[in-house]
Amino acid sequence: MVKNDDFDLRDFLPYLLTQAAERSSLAFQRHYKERYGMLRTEWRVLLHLGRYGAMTAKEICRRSHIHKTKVSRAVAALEKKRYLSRSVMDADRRQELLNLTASGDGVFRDLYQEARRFDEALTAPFSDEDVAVLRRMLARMADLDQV
Amino acid sequence: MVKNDDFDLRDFLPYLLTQAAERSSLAFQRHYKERYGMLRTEWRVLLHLGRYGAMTAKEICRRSHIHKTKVSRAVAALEKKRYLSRSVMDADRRQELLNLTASGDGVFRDLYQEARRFDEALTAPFSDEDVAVLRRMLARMADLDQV
DNA sequence: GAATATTAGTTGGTTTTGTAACTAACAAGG
DNA sequence: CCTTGTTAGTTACAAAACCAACTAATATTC
Repeated sequence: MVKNDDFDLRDFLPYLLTQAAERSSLAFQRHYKERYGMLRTEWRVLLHLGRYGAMTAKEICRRSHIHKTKVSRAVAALEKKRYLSRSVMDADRRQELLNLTASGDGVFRDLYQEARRFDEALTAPFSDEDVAVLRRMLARMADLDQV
Repeated sequence: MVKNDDFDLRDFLPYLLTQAAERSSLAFQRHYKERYGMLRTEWRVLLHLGRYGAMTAKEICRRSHIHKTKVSRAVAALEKKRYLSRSVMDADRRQELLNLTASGDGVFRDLYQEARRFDEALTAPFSDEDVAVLRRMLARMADLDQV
């Protein structure tokens, strides 16, 4: 077995990323799960609509990289909770424009504030420069620059 | 809706972390999935055993933060593939020491090399200093220092 | 040392995800 | 127009994850 080696498992980036992502996502989940009974995908869809305005499911998929079946189910769940409404688009009746309701927007505002606080708490132990480096690298690895 | 705001969704750390983690994990999965038909948890368990030597399922849980039911099923699958063997411990017959077989160790060595290459490719676009900052911050956020 | 509590690991049932096939609407070529 | 192909979104079924209850062994307490 390879044991006396300089490359430790704990340095493996996919491993580190997964651990950090799971830990932070799990910690944040109490806000949308406990308070609003939402699933993670629902929260992410709500966040996109609240932050960037009405759009189609397709557009949410493109921006978030969430698969269309997951988005479809999240939209159905959010509709059932009356957090969003759909309106078929005239130009192309296959597409539906998704809009947050007043209630959905209220939830978004609450969670958005929580998200800001959460992010601040997460980055508090580090210097501004280091946090900037982190965000830049993560964005590049996530290939989000394209959006 | 809050739109003219300086806090962009794409800067939200749990979001960035999840995207980067999913993307890198998905990219690496072809190595263990296509070549050995393994699931991610199986790969992670194999990696722990190969890198740090024989240990109990409990110990794997503690180090990896994977839930015991997932570890239990991964161990069963790895045993079925004859990549590991179990031996009940004398001191406490509830515990089983998990050992990679020669075959399992071969798979580990192959994947471990791939992991090193993969990590190098991931970090190639960045400076050594930035990569060091990234790893340090991720380790801290993942709370892996404790292991 | 018998009763109770705790721990390592497994199993069963439910929820969630992933994959592929599907419907309905549009587009292009003839 | 009318086949053929493509696209937005949904649904059905299978795979995997989650949670709670379980078994068997050990520890504790009286």
